[in-house]
Amino acid sequence: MVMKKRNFECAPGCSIEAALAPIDGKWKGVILFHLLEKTYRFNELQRKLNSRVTQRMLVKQLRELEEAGMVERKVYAQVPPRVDYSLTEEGRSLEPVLRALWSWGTDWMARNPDKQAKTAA
Amino acid sequence: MVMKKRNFECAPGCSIEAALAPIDGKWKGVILFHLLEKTYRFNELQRKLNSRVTQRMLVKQLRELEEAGMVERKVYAQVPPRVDYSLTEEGRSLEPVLRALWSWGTDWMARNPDKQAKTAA
DNA sequence: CTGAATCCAATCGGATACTG
DNA sequence: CAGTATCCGATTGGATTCAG
Repeated sequence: MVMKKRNFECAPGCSIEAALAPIDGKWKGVILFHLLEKTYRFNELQRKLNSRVTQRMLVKQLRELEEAGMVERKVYAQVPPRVDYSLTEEGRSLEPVLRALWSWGTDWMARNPDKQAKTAA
Repeated sequence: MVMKKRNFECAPGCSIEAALAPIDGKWKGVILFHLLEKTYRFNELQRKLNSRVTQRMLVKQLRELEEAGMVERKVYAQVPPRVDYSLTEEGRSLEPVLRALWSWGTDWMARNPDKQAKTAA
């Protein structure tokens, strides 16, 4: 996605856009999905994403999710630092959406085993 | 969303990304949702989107959806031209996802009547 | 370990004008 | 009606380096 700031602006009545907003961005959907399972630290998340995401992007996406109220960021005053990311209640409310996405994606991948080799090699 | 070409490339096992691909783009989700209801002509769709989308973008999104196999484009040899857009079976399989999105978006808008004024004025 | 800062190419997406 | 063509600012997202 990609828009001026899609901070949930939305034409009156356009629920789809509102729902798309928080999961828009290259990694947000996946991040939210993983957080559904448990709280993660920064680089646990990065590993979960198969390290295909750069720090810069992961930080950015997490910040946006935080700002949107979907994710909570808890910083521990330690050295070395530790930051936990977890879903807020709001974020957790996305569960049905994320499950629907996961389900469709799983089926789709089963139907199209060819179109996703790229990273498999 | 927004990526090099996210042609459904996806890390092995990442269903979420696969599912996000077809609905990524500023208007795709909404377009698909509308097509769920019925077949639409080009500018019927544009009106459905409250004319907030430019021709250029609508064309582009539709082309991508077509290429992804989600939407079928039927051209009638007429003057003036007529082009019908409808969901393919593949596209229709997204229905549960779209409904989940719609549902969440509707709830969200009810919870946050403030954050969506922008276009309402 | 969890970032922030900088640089940069590519893409996105709007505005506008034109066409069969 | 359903596009195409062009221009252009804004955003995306990767790579790399630095820091507390």
